[in-house]
Amino acid sequence: MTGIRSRTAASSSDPAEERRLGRAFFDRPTVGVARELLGARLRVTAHGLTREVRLVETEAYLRGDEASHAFRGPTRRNRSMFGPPGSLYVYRIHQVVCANLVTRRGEAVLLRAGALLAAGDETATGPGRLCRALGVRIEDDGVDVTVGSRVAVFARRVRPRRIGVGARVGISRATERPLRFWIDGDAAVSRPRPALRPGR
DNA sequence: GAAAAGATTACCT
DNA sequence: GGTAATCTTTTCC
Repeated sequence: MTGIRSRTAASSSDPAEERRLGRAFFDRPTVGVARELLGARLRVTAHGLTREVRLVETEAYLRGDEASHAFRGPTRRNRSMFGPPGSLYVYRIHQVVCANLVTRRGEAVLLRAGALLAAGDETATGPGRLCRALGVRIEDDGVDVTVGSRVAVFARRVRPRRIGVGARVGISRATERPLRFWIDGDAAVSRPRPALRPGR
């Protein structure tokens, strides 16, 4: 189709190795999903344009987690977090939007950074920039990524050698929990904020 | 209805 | 290192 699409297909999307992640992948404990999404590919098609990233940084938000938007139960904004596993939860913060993948009811994985596959491996660092780079919009809130062609997630082909673990970014409660994960040593992860310091 | 806060980012010193 | 921008949702009175 488009030039970008064919470059993507030629360089990184061997159809023989595409394995789309389905409901069962997301219907598991959230920390495991957050870790296994590292290296997975997220593909978004909007306005006839397809963009794709390899995820390199994620965060888990759990039940009973004071930092989670779902902590006080469903509201208009967070209702997608209570949808089926594999739902997209997109919320607006200041002037940007951020995207999560819902796991089990009321839990989700925030997508913090990814390497853009069709743009010379440029990195989209930060959840707002990641969504902007992919073309994710607030209207994508609630989209089921396990069906349809708008948004799809594909399993990683190789397990990351080392996964960094640290505190989540930008929260004011439950700030110490080691629920942020990144591919340690990956070229796309330049310096993803310090890991949780032992004993502090 | 009013006020505060925010899972961010860009720009400042 | 710190803070302003900027606006929707949530919370409180």
